Amino acid sequence: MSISVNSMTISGLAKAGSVNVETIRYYQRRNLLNTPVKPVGSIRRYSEIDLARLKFIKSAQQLGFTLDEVGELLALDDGRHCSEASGLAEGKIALVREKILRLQSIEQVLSDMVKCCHQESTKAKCPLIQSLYDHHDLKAK
Amino acid sequence: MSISVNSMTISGLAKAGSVNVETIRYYQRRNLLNTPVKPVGSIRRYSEIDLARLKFIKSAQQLGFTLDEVGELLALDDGRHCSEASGLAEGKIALVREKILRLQSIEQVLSDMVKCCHQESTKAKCPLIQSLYDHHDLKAK
DNA sequence: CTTAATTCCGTAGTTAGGTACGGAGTCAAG
DNA sequence: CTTGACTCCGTACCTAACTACGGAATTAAG
Repeated sequence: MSISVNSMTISGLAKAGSVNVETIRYYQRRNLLNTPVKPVGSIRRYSEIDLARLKFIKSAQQLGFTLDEVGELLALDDGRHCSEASGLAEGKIALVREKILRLQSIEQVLSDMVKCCHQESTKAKCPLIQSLYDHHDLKAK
Repeated sequence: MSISVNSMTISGLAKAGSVNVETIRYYQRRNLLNTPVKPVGSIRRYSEIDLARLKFIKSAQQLGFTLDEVGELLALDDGRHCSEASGLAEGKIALVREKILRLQSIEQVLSDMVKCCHQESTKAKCPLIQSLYDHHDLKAK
């Protein structure tokens, strides 16, 4: 019942993950994606699993994880070692929560600015700087 | 009642903002920080306002804004243009909210992993890959 | 069977965001 | 007024994450 059809070529995978072919090779070099065996005198084929992994890499990375960190996240999946894995994961979770808080702070600053802009006549002139004074103490790690 | 004491040297500012001196110069080159006038035959001095700006840059940047974007954010503060400013800000807010959602998704994935790890015997082996299948569709922009 | 498009692979170049360096000028402690 | 630390400035170098390049092998279309 194994459903890994290994249907895509590298450029198919690239298209499916909206990255370019060279990026996939780059990830392979960095051991973030595995390089499927190459049938002698033929071409490598990629599966949905590769695609899922690729998408995860891009997601995690767009959220501010470095590729090294993404590597660690992916390593959490290597079979057993659940306890070490969950330790690592807990660390990442804390990190993620911190990022969320910091983003929420920024969101606050920005919407205050907008609100302030819309109420025409404030004494100060839509004071971003003022917001900064009030808010930049968001634990500037 | 202007309280800009302009007390710090560049290294004072650097220390206060926990960046190194070269970074400040770099931001000045990129017009993210202004370069105060240099009294002839003397040395530039920096104020609390410069420090606030510096801290804002670092905060915004740690949250995934590029320095170019930080520049835009800071430009929102140039006097009047409140309507253009708030337009831009709204865009950033949407962006920030999206990031928050994506981070919350990741947080979910990670805590599921941990939970899964702690309940000893699941049929699958702490399946990160499975979570990926379920969650990577977090609007992979 | 030819030919255009892909793959493969190694190596080189690029961009963002710094960091380091060298030499001349300036400040501040003794 | 000397000496050590800091400033100023331009230019060079660095790391992360790609992106491009070139040439040989493979595949797909006609």
